[in-house]
Amino acid sequence: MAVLPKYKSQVASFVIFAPLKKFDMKEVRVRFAPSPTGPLHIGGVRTALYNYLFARKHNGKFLLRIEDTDQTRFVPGAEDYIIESFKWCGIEYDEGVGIGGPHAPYRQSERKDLYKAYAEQLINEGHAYYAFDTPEELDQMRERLKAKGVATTQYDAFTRMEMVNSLTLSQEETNIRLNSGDPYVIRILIPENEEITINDLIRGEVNVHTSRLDDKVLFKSDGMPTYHLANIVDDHLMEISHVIRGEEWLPSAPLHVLLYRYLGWEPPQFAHLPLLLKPDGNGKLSKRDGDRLGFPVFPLKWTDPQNGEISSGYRESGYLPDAFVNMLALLGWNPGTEQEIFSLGELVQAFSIERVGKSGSKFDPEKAKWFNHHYLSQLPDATVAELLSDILTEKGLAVEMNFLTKVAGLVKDRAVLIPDLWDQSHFFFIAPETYDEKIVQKFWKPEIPPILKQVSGSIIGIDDFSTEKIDHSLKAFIQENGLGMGQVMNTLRLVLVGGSFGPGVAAIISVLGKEETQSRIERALKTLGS
RNA sequence: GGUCCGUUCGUCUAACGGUUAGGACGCCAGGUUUUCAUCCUGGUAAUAGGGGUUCGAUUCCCCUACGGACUACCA
Repeated sequence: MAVLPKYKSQVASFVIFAPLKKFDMKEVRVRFAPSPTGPLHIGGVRTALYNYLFARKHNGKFLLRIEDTDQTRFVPGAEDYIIESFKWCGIEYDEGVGIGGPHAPYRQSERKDLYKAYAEQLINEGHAYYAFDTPEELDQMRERLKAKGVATTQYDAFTRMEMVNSLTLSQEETNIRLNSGDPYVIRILIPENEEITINDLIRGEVNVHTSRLDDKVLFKSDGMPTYHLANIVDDHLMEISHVIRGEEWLPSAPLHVLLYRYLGWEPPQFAHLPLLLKPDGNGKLSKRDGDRLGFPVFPLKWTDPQNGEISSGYRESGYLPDAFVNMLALLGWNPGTEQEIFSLGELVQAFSIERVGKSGSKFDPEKAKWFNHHYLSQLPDATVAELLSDILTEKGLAVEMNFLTKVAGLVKDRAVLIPDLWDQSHFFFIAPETYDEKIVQKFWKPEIPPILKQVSGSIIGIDDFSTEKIDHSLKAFIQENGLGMGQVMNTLRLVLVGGSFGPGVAAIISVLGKEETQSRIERALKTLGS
């Protein structure tokens, strides 16, 4: 902090220090706090991404905390899945599960012992109470209210005095129940007749009247806190400055504000992100939509440990992580410029929470493909060759990198997803054994075999076996002999690749080499007749 | 049902009272090309409806409609 020179007046010091105040603010610390109940879907990845971008943009910290307070919903592998998804996307976190940090542990089940004291503090200060109602009794209460035509069947000011809790029981009775080991929960005591205001970074001011809130359970009978308590306690202890989370949390935000107040803590800033919607129709994007519409909903492939059900992932489908992240970032946020290709670093620079939209975004699989095609075609040939090499290895083929790099340069523009690379290039590695029937019908005329033999002969004479030289030579040959361009080129293509696809004929010949080209011509003459 | 949030081309979105309502994806057409793609050029297409406020509303306010989220001892 700069020392204020003595000669500056009071007024001047105010002017100078007012803007500096911003730098004085506490460090930006955000968290992504998933519950390990299954694979993280792309909506979750986007929430994590926005948290990450926000943290980096403000030189803050991004933490990963696992909210596993519901033991019944724990799914093995889910936590690793989240970490691996982050790695694939390039989202790095500074503290959290797997890497530790100053506020470890970062798994709520391992922090179990610390929550109860806060719940008890709330009780002691009259902001919470013990409740002994059984699930059956709760159901009955709701049924009773419904029968009476009451709209909100909640455990609230309207009903709490009819239930079994430390508000309706005497101190003695309560103690007896507590001491005898009766199961109980701890509920917040929502105040009556008060307007709670949340200042949301995305939505502005949101007001909710406490009469609409219910006495949510903070501490469960199994000894674990609920999300509501645990998230407030941990966010405070971990010094979280901004809570950036999905819109589905907006309705419970007033409750959280109340908890901060009762615990005597300063609440963080809130930002509730709009949801990702299904591409067709309406509603939140779900796992089923992917199966139904044929696109991945998850970053990585996931096999359900319970029933073995497989969900496809972007990685396995052949998307590049950069393309995936770029596409996701623009779904609900925009930079205010017309730029739409962003590296992760550029996203960090450009990101601002104010430019996140308010309304839900329908996910568009076509746009995702467009991004991937763009990224793939921008990749250096050598990098594409590596991708190709992995595919070949899987297929039991080994091809030298030099050759692969040439092939990569020719086919990368033609592929949308990584597997397309193979579809566009297989003939470079395996000579065609069959020929497209339609193309044969169309071009394999009696005059063709002698022409091909001549072409084969003329190729021998080319010294510099470059695409340009081959192209010239071929064109010259066609002209000299008064042949049709399409006639010769298409047949040659048929012979070399087995059909009507692929890069330019001259380029293919150049990469294939003299011998292979001639051998393929001979082979076709044998198969299709000379 | 109740509470809260939202609503610009088919989709993602820009325009923070004055624009021929802009861009991108998709789609269509044309061009390049030996095939198929790519690529290039052009085109199609939107302020949910109704009231206000204002000289002027996509923009501010209200109502309606529609959509969504939430409404567990789940997160």
